Amino acid sequence: MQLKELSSRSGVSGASIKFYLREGLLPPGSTAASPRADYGEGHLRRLELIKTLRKVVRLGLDQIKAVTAGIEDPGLDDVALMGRVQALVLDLAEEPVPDHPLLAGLVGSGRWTDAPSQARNSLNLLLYRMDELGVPADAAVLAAYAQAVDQVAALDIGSVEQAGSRDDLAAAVAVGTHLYSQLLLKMLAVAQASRAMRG
Amino acid sequence: MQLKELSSRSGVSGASIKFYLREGLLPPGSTAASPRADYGEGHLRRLELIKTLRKVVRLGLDQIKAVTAGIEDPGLDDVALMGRVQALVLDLAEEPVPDHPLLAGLVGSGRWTDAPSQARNSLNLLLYRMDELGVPADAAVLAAYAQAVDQVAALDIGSVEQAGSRDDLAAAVAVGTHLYSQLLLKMLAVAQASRAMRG
DNA sequence: CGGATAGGATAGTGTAACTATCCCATATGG
DNA sequence: CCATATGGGATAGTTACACTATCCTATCCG
Repeated sequence: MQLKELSSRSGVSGASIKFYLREGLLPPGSTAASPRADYGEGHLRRLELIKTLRKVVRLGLDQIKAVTAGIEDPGLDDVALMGRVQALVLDLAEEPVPDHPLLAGLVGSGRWTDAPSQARNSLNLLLYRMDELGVPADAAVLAAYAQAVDQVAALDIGSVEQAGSRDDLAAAVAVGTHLYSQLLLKMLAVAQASRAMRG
Repeated sequence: MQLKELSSRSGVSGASIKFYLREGLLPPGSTAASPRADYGEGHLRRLELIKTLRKVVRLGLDQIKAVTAGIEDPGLDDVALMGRVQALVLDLAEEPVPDHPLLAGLVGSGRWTDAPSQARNSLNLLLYRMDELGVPADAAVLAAYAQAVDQVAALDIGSVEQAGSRDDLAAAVAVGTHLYSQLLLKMLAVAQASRAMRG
């Protein structure tokens, strides 16, 4: 398939496809047969992925590039890829952050594993940030949050049933992570509004 | 105080202050005494509010304008102002949305009040959106989320102890809403990562 | 063989949020 | 009382992001 057909089938303009090629989000088509590139189903899936990450998950092109780079990295297995996608969607921190006293308390109580993770780095960063902003997190609130999120985590939504490709896998994880985060926040807003109106 | 001093005291450039004046985020200074405007502590507080909403809460100028308009609207009492600020931070929907079957179920069970709210509109919008995207929310997950957020809502973090001004009130609500939302999400990520690593 | 692409290079568009320049009236210090 | 700095308005320029459009030449296909 050539550019025009890829464009009409994907709903992405030819100019944008060229742009994504330049940016390295979309791999070049095969030029084996002739100097005119030949695109396949993989390119179509990639464009769908890009559209989803842009419009649904609202990632920037840099973050999308990190996703597609992961998809194309054979040294990254599917589980690691899913971790990277989740980290990008949730804006988790790469670099290690020493534990905040409040988190140290939660971990010390045996609730969570002591292993470092990007999620933990980000939570520590946030707790320090709250201190700096003069809105330190309340220990009681933190304990309640911990209990609540443990219940939620026990459900293990993350079961993405077999995706056909790494592009689809990445899309499913990104969309699921994003939407269920939103769901939690909106439900909390409803619960709080409900309480406020009752009492 | 004149522009130069307002600028140095607030850390906002003179050009930006002029820009905020043009955009109507910052009220004009008094020109009663002389044609050179005189700014006061209120202008300083307003600039702090704008800085906080931009850098911490990451609102756009349009949303900030909605906040400042609310602050200056005498027909809006403090409670209504707090609601508006929260709605802007959480990106809640103004227009009514008919209940989604899943939410109707939760409300029907007596968990939450039946009264409409912006939070409820947004949740309904999200549930419909998830259906459209082919990722319908799972009833069991929703029930678990409901229980979790009810625990959290019971804490009632929203107690902003007396703010000195409506600007400070808006800033406190915006920052609190934003940071505690982030806290919930990051803690969920930690809980999930912890589970994943254990088993 | 000729009109329609492909692909590369380059430049333009629109939005958001500033930032810088000009200008002139005025205010203030010497 | 006058010169210079400053305020405020208007206007234009800048940066970042994500495209979008135009040119050009080589080439493919009917």
